[in-house]
Amino acid sequence: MSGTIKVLNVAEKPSVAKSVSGILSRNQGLRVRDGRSRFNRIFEFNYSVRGQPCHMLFTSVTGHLMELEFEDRFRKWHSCDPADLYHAPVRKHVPEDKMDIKRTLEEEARRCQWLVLWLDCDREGENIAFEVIDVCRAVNCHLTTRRARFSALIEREIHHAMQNLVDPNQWFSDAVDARQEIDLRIGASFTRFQTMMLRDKFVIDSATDDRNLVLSYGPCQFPTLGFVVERYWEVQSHEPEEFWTINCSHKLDEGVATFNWMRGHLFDHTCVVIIYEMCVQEPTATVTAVRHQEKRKYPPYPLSTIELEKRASRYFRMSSEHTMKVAEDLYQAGFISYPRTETDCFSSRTDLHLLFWKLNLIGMPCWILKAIVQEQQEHPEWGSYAQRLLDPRTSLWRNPSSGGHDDKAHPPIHPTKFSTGEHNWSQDHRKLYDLVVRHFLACVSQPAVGAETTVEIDIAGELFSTSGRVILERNYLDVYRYESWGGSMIPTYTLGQQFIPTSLTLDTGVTRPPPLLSEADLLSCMDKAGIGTDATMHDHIKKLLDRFYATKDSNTRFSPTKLGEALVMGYDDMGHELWKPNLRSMMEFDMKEVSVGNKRKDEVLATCLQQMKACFLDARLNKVKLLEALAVFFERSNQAAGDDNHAAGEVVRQCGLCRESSMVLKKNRDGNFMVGCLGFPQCRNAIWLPGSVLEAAVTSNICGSCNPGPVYLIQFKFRQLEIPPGFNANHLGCIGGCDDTLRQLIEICGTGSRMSARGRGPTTTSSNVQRSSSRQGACLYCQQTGHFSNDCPSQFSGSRNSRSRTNSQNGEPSVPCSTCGTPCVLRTANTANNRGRKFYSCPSQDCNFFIWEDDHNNGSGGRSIPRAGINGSASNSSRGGGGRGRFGQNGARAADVTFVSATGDPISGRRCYVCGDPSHFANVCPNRGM
DNA sequence: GCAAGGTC
Repeated sequence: MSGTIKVLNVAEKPSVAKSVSGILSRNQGLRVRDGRSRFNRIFEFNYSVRGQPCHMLFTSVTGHLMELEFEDRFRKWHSCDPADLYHAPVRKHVPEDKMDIKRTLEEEARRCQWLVLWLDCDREGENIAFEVIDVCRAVNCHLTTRRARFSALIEREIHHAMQNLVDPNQWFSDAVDARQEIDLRIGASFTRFQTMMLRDKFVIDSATDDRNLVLSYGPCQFPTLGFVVERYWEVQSHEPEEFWTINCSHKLDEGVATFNWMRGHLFDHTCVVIIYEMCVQEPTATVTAVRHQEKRKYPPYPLSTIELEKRASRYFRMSSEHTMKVAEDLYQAGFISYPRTETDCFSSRTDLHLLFWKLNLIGMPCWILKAIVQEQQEHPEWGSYAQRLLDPRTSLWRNPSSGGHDDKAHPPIHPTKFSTGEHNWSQDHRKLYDLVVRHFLACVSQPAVGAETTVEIDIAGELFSTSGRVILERNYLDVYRYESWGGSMIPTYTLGQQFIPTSLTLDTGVTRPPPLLSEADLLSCMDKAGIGTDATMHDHIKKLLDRFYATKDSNTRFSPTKLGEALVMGYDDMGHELWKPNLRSMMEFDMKEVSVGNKRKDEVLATCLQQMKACFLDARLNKVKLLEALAVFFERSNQAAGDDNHAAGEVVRQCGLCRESSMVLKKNRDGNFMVGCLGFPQCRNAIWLPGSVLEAAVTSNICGSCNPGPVYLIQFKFRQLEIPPGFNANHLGCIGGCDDTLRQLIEICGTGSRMSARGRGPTTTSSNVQRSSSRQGACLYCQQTGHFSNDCPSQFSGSRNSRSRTNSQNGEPSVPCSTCGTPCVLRTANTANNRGRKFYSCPSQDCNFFIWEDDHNNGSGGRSIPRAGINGSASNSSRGGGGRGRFGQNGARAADVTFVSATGDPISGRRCYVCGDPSHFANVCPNRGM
């Protein structure tokens, strides 16, 4: 074998390896042996490339060989802040179930000189090609790597590809790399964020075990959900509107003609009544036009995957996911062609492709198509139709028309083997095989022909029309029983003929909402917007059902679940279009630019991820919108408060102690805020914030002085009466050590958790030791060392939690709150103007009574400082929710909407979260303020 | 436990 080159050939799937080996070897000297994977066998034969004798080894992968994933330390959900996932290192690796294929490639690559890649000629195929290259080059760096380009499994094309090998296309592969990385980072970050934030806070009753519930986000699944929700909202917001119309009928011996008013219908009752009365007063009808036309109803285009799914859903109510599973079975058993195809035309190439299936048939394309028809002649149901098709005297044959799509890889779905039904077929296998065969026979048939007559009449100046149809030739309708074309007879009329109508009625009706989306509608929406591929659309639909985001009724129509609607509502209230298809469309546009070399992968990745991270951070900053939306539909969980401590918070900075995890802002069981390390319990670094903090949210502002950065500033809102006068209730603070105001408040007011008796003593102590190292001096009150100001023996009270103890310990007379009567707490101010001055404040959360001790002693009445009420805070948080057209295009607003289901039943559990009124949502609540 | 894309 000296001078013979050993060539390792790799195809994307086993069937292609087998087909190409058969073509190249001409089935001469073709041997086959098993590899390590039982699906991916190895074919061996000799071949000559431009005079160079080659020993060919031909094997395959099964789609992608590798997966993209985060490095180990980012893979656990609590290992990092989800925002870190936008820059966490990722790696491609071969998953365990593909290791046997990898080993086969390695073993064969070691003893070869060339590697020829026969992956599908699309972007994914090119990416898989590079995965194969990576694996093979790792064990044999001397491999010469070439790419075979082919678009059909036909002899001429395959030989041409082998004799004209090219280089793999890096741009195509780069586009897929970018898509994979973006999908992973966006999907994982949003999924972790919304799952960890929402799952335990609400009783999500749709799931049987909400502990395992995953609230996933994906750039394909969410727009798919968006389509469902948007249509649902349209249905919900529809306001039935009454309209009126005039109908006319004319009964003769030969039949009845029903004439429709050519104005259709009007919404102005008075106007219609006036016109109607005119007609009644002068009811003589004059025929003003009689038109005869020949109409054709054309057969469908050749069958693509999406059409197969849509038609199986429409005709058999089969889910797209189940359809693809059954189609895969039929394909594997050889009864139908490859079921994942975008092609809906039998172009010359795909005709030649069919030639491969029908070896030895040479001639015009229609002969090849006819060979398939020929095979069906013996079928008991459509055999006679197939015979008629092939009989030139019937003129039933017609070359199929083109739907205009060609993926250059696979022909339209068509039958490849005759069957009257196999013993192991289910009813669904039979139905789907029938559909594929009947569809194919219909495609190559003449259209149905009908004679249509239209008659127009004039009554008192108003025009009416009617039409009738007689089917002259059924043609393809004879075999394609799924479609019908109604025929209706009308009497004969002549131009100028006059008659008195049998009836002239003024009728009324109401407008109806659009129907909920059917599975076929949903597939159309996805196809139009470019969501998913023909091979994955059904997966995205199934995912909506699996995640409890949507349900499908017996009529295959989709409604969002409360969970699905709440999630979309939450993001919509934020003003984000994360649930709309635009994001995916923009990504696809960028991928296209990478694949043609107009943009670089790194450039697109950087831009896209930067934008998505900003979007993520903004969404997290506005997470209250999601919480509010969930609260519309679900009860708060009992665990909600308790588990807040464990929920992932917003990142403030990298932990300076363990240097591995992030420090995040959290709210504890007792309602107090702290900044803790995500590495807990391994790392116990924590900063306890003042107990007087009412609200705290991490902002995107970064402290300019604290290191190591970035340290994100926190927007605090303090309870006004729990901080000394002179301090502002709103404070943008830094926990990095530079913020004197915050430091003083911590020391004056104390921290909630330190004082709470929850047995966290050792932990709290150690973490406060951590914290104490960063601050200067000692007690701010008495300037003594050995204690902090909140424990200062020279003042009576320090923290909110020690108020009652301090009072009772010191036997302070309790002053009743003049507003609510609750005994007040005596506290000490520590501001520049009032240092040491004592004041009473009401401990009640709902009361703001405040009085200086000396004013009280002087008989002053004190004052009550207004605090934002429930309505006030709700109005702030829900502002901006309305007016974005959520409730359809006709301007209907939620305030006008009565919430009823599609069946007319009132929907329970849905109410305005501002005032509780079930008749509207909060975005249009009259009580929410501006 | 997260995505979407191949394919068995």
